[in-house]
Amino acid sequence: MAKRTRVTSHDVAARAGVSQPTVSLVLSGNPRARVAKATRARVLRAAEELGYRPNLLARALVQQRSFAIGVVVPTLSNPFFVDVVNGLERVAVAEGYAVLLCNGRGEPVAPQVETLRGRMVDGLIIDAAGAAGLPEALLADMTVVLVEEVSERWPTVTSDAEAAGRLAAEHLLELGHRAVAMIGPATDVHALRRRERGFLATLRQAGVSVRSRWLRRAPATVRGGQEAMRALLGLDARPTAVFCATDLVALGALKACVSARVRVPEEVSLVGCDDIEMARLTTPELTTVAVPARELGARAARLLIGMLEGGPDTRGRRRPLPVSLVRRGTTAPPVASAGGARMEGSR
Amino acid sequence: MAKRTRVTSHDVAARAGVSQPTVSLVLSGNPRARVAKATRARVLRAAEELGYRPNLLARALVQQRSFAIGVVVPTLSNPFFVDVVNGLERVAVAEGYAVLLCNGRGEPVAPQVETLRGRMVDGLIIDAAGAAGLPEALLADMTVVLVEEVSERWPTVTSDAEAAGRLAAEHLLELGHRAVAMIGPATDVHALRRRERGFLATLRQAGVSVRSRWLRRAPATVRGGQEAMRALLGLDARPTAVFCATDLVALGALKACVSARVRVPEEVSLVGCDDIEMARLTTPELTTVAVPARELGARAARLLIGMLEGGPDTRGRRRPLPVSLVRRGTTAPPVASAGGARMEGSR
DNA sequence: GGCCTTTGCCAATACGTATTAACTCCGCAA
DNA sequence: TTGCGGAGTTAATACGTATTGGCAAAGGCC
Repeated sequence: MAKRTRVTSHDVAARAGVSQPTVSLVLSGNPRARVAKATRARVLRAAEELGYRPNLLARALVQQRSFAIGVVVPTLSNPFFVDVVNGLERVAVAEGYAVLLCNGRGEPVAPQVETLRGRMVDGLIIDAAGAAGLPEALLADMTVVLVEEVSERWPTVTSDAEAAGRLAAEHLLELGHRAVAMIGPATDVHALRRRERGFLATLRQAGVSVRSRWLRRAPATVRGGQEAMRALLGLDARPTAVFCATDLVALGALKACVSARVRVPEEVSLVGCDDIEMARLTTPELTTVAVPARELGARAARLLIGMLEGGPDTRGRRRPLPVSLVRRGTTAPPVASAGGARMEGSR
Repeated sequence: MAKRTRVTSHDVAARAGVSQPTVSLVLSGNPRARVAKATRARVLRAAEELGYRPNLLARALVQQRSFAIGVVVPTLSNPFFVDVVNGLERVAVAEGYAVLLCNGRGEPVAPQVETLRGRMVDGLIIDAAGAAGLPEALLADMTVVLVEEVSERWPTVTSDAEAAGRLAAEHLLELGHRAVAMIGPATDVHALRRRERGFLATLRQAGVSVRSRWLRRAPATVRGGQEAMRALLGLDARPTAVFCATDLVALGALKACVSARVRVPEEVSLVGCDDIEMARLTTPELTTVAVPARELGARAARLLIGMLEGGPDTRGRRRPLPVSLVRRGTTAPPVASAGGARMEGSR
């Protein structure tokens, strides 16, 4: 029951009959450290026998780096962010970094970021900082990479959000839609704003304008999409197509349509954005714009670790990651007859 | 550009004209510490002015506790575990603990747990340890709480998994199903095994046995459910109802039915388990057994923190959390006519 | 005014590791 | 013999905090 204290490098030293620094040299120092072969073997055996695990906190304290990176996401309830995290963790772990995941859960993350700072994370990856409401001052003299955000101050990793909006618009235009609505972001998430901008700009270039009543704002959740769509369906003049800034929102919108017995895509076409797994699980399947979430995370991790190890010059701006339209079942030409081209959108 | 070194308690001491221990006494020591009012004020002001943040690693090193708890989940791609984490984080943060989330991503978590150990987490919450393939030896002399697992050695927090299976079985029996299949877990996740046991036992008591070909095993993913269901549909003798150990599996099964143009619930009834948000987004909505994921996490956190602070006697076994059947659209009586009682299952 | 208690602060040390400088051997050349 | 250099090890120290014991000053008591 007596919680035996952890075995330290001193214990290993004692057992191997050497001093503690020698243990440190063998186990963590440069492999080119001058230590006799026999000694090294003795130390290794002693460490093995005692089950020695170095105390990473002590190591971080003296080395002034913890080999941990902090990751801040606004929520894990959106599978998109889970994918970003997955991509990012794979890289980080492979490079020998631990990931301290900080889940905003919708609340302000400032205090949690304070904690990360206090735990001496070497760097920070912040996803959708706008949503997190993070004061810049908090990040003073930290190494930071932003995901899906723009910034003069810190390097960023983004997808081509304008193109996402453009692809959605082009798809709807091509199908013949002119009465088009959008459910945009309620908060200041940069990527979502840019999706919106790309969408609206493309429509405008085609001579189609979105009536202000058809431009709604909703939190990026299922419920948000549901309520916004309900509002749209309640108008006397309904759009024939709706672009949602996020797949979750689109799924909510789809749900609202089903509840209201509005047929999708016959009466209303829906386009989402992200291409989360769930998008393929509904009936009909969701037409959406695929955003490479995992790759976004992986790139952010590579960039950050590069900065941490290679110096700050690694921040050569890479171009945004490409996105692509995925035609599925929730889009079709407007006022389609029940027969005809109805299945056109699905493969 | 020169990354100014962090401000330490020594800096604060210098500015306030006191010694470092005094700073420590004021800022972190017992509030009843004997410090003159004026001194305390000076220290607090100096700390404020310098923007002092204590180094939590150093503190952890000397206090031999880090006020961090490690959390291990097999994957974050299953929203169920995200909910558990959400519930758990809320409690932990409120109690002043940081959460170090360790995402298995399907791979063995042992090395990551090593890292958590090395970072001196005060305790560990491990969810679905069986899936994680975690050797017990790794956890020697750690304070651990298991979620959805049974163990003689460590305290556990569970839902009433047998009841979950029983409720599903009773529901299907009540509807009149006799040709019943199940898609069970492929790995050794205890809760899923118990769901299965409860399900099969209840059927057996009612004189219904599940033919071995109708008892399939699949990983707890959408794809797993999809493939298992495809296999079931390929048999010459099809069941009229299928219980899936997990909602994700059920969603995959539903997807497989839709793809195969098998109508749900008319031709096949489906029951899931977990009640994740997604279960309400499909058409028809998924009938399932609700498991209080968030509460599961919250309880685990409370139990662990109680053990950390109050001593090991707090582990008085609480009864498993209750589960409840949620009737929705994927269940109906077998061989139902297109009209009649078809919608009975939905509210 | 001496003695004891209380108050307020600090010197010293510990936590477990990494790193630097120094120290010991030992052989070898001058 | 002295001096020198390199190989192998260790003593000393630092990282930033918390904690213990003690020291000086202030106050209470007779």
